[in-house]
Amino acid sequence: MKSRVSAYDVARKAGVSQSTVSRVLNNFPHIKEGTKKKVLAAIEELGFTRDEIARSLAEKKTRTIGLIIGDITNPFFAESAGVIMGKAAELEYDVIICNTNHQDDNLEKSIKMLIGKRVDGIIIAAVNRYSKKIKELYEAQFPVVLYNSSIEGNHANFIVLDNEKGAYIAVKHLVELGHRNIAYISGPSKFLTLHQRDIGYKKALGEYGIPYNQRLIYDREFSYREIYQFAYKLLCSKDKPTSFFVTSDQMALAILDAAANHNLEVPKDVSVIGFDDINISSNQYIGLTTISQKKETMASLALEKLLLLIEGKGSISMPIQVVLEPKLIIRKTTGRAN
Amino acid sequence: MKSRVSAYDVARKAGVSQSTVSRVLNNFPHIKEGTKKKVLAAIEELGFTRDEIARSLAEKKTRTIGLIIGDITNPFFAESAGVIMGKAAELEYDVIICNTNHQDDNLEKSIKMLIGKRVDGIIIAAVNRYSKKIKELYEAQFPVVLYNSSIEGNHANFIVLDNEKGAYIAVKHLVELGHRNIAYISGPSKFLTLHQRDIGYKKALGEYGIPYNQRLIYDREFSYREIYQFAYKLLCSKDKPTSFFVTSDQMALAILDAAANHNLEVPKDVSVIGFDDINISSNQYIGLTTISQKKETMASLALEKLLLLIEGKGSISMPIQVVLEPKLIIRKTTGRAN
DNA sequence: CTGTTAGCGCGTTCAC
DNA sequence: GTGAACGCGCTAACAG
Repeated sequence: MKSRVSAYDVARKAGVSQSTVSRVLNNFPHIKEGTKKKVLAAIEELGFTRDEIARSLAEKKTRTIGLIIGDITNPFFAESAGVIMGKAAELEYDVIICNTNHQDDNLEKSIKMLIGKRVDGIIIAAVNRYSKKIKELYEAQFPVVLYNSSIEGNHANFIVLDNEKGAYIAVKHLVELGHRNIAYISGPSKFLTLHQRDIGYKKALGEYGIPYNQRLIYDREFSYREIYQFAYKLLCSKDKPTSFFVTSDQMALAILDAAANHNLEVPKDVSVIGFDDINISSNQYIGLTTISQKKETMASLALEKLLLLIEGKGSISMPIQVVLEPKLIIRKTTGRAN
Repeated sequence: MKSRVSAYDVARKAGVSQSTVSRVLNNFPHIKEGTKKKVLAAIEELGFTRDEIARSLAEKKTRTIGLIIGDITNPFFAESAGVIMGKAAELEYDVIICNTNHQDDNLEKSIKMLIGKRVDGIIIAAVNRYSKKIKELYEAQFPVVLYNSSIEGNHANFIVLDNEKGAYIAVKHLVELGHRNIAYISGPSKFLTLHQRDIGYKKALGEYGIPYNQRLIYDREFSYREIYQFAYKLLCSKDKPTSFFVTSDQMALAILDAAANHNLEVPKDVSVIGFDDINISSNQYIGLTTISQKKETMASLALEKLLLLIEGKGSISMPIQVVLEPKLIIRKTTGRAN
C-alpha cells in the first residue's frame, strides 16, 4: 500500500505553506483565488485526503458519536440506528455502533472504548437503571443522551416513550376485547422502561379487577429460545392465556412462532400485542398489533439533542428530558376472546 | 466537562517520565516492579484512559475497521453486521458502520470517510460491479474484502455465495413443484450478485423449456413500496404467476404482504421463495422457504480474512476469494402449483 | 493574504 | 531500567 500523501506534500507541490493548505481545506475566507486554485489542483493531482485522526487530535473533536444498542439483530435497534446514522451523515458526523447484547459489562466496555476513541458524545439505548457509569458521565457533563431508557433518579438526558402508559393501553385493549387471562412477556426489570411497563400492566389489570398471576409473567433475560419455550409451555397448560402482551415486537414474533407450532390460530385462539412497531409489523402477512415507539421521532430527537449538548456546551440547560406519547396500532393479531 | 488527564499527568503523579507510563501501558517487559506499581496506582487514582486518537496518530494504526452495508434496516445486513461486530470486539477491533442505502455515491463517500478516519481495513457489502474505487483500493493494496459481492474482473478479495447456483436451485425447486409461471423479483443488475442470480434463473428456466418473460421480472431499485406494487399489480393480472423467486428475504416478505392484501393464500395460491435466510424466516408463523446465504460463515470469514490482510501485510497471497455453497431451506411458503 | 511556530497526547529511538 | 527529545499530520495563534 503506497504511503499516504500529507498536507505537507500538497503544500510543496503547490508551492505554498502547509497552513495555507489547511486553510483551503477548511474553507477559510480571504484566500487569493490563485493560490486556492493551485492548492486544489495539487490536492486533486496527489489524491490527497486529510487525516481525520490528526485533525481530531489537534482540534480535540472527532465529529464522531457513539451509539450503544442492545442488539443490532433486533429490528427496533437496527431501524433506530438507521435513522440516527442517516441524520448524522447529513450533519457530517460519523457513528460508531456498539452492541451490548444486553449485558452490563459490555455496556461499560463500550463506553470505555468510545471515550478512548474520543467520541464527541454518546447515545445509549438500553441501560441498566442502576448504572453508576451513566450518572458519572452526566455529572462530568459528558454529552450523553439515553434513547428509550433512563436511570434511577433521572440524573440523565433522555428521550423516552411514556412506557407505563404504553403498557397500560396495550393491556386495556386486550381487556376490552374480553381477555382476562393475559400473559405478559417482558424482560429483566433492571431496565427502567420494562419496570415502567410492569407498572402499566398491573395498573390496567387492577382497574379491571383482574388478579395478577405470576405464572403468566416472563421477566428473565431476552432470549428468543427461552421466550419461545416459555410461551410454548404456557400454551400447553390448562387454563392457558387467551392473549399475550409482549414487550417488543421481536419477541411478539416468538410468541406467534410458538402459537403456530401449536396449531393455534391468531387471533382466534390467541391474541398477541407487541411493542415497538418495527417495520415488519405492518406487513399484512403478519399484521402485528402493537404500541408504536415512534422510533423516527425518538431517534431524530436523540441525535438532535446530543448535537445540542456537543455543540452548545454549557449553554444548554440540563437535563434534557423528553417523554413521547405511545400510540396503539391495531392490526390483525388481536381479536375478541372466545 | 472536566479536562482529560494525560499520560503526562500520570507520569508526574507517579514521579516518572511519560515514556515510562507508555511502557507500562503497553506491557513492556523489564520494568521494575516498584515503578510499575506506582504508575498503575497513579492511573487508577487519576482515572486515566489512554487517548486512542493520539495513539493512532503515533502508531499509524487505528484498530478500527469500516463496514459498509447497503441497508441496516434489512435484517440480512443487520445480522451480518452483528456477527462481524461480535468477532471484531473479541479481537479488540472497533467497527464503524456506514449505510449506503444502495446508492453508489454514498459508497464513494463512505469509503472516503473511512479512509480519512484511517481505518485499518474495510469490509464492503453491496458494491456496484463497475466500481473503479474498489479496484483502486485493491491495487493500492489497501485491505478490503467484499462481502457477498464482487466487481467485474474479480480484481478484489471477496467472500461470496455461489449466487448463480443459489438462484438455480431456487427456481428448480419451484419448477419441480409444478410451477411454470415464475415471477422473479430482483434488483439492479449492476450488482454482480444479482447479475449472477439472473443467470441462474434463466438457466433453470432454459433447462425446463420455460420461456423467459420480461413481464414477470422486476429489476429496478430496491424499494419495498415499488416491489410491493409491482407484485400487487402482477397478482391482479390475468395469467398471473403462481410463484415468486425473490432475491432477498426482506423483499419476499413484501410479496407475502401483497399476496395477503389480495386475500391470496400462501402457498395454495402463490408460492414464494426468498434468498438470505434471515432470522425471521425460520419463524413458523412465517416459515419462508429460502436459500441460505450462510451469513455466520460468510461474515466470520470476511472478518478473518480482512484481519489477515491487515496484520500480515504483504505476506498474504492475494487475491483472497472464497465461494460458498448455497443451501435450499424448504419451509412453508412454497407448495405445488394448482 | 500567507508563512512560522507551537502544540494535541501518544509511541519510539537513543543515550545514560 | 528509565528519561529526554522527536515525530505522527493537523489546527491555531501570531507575525508580517
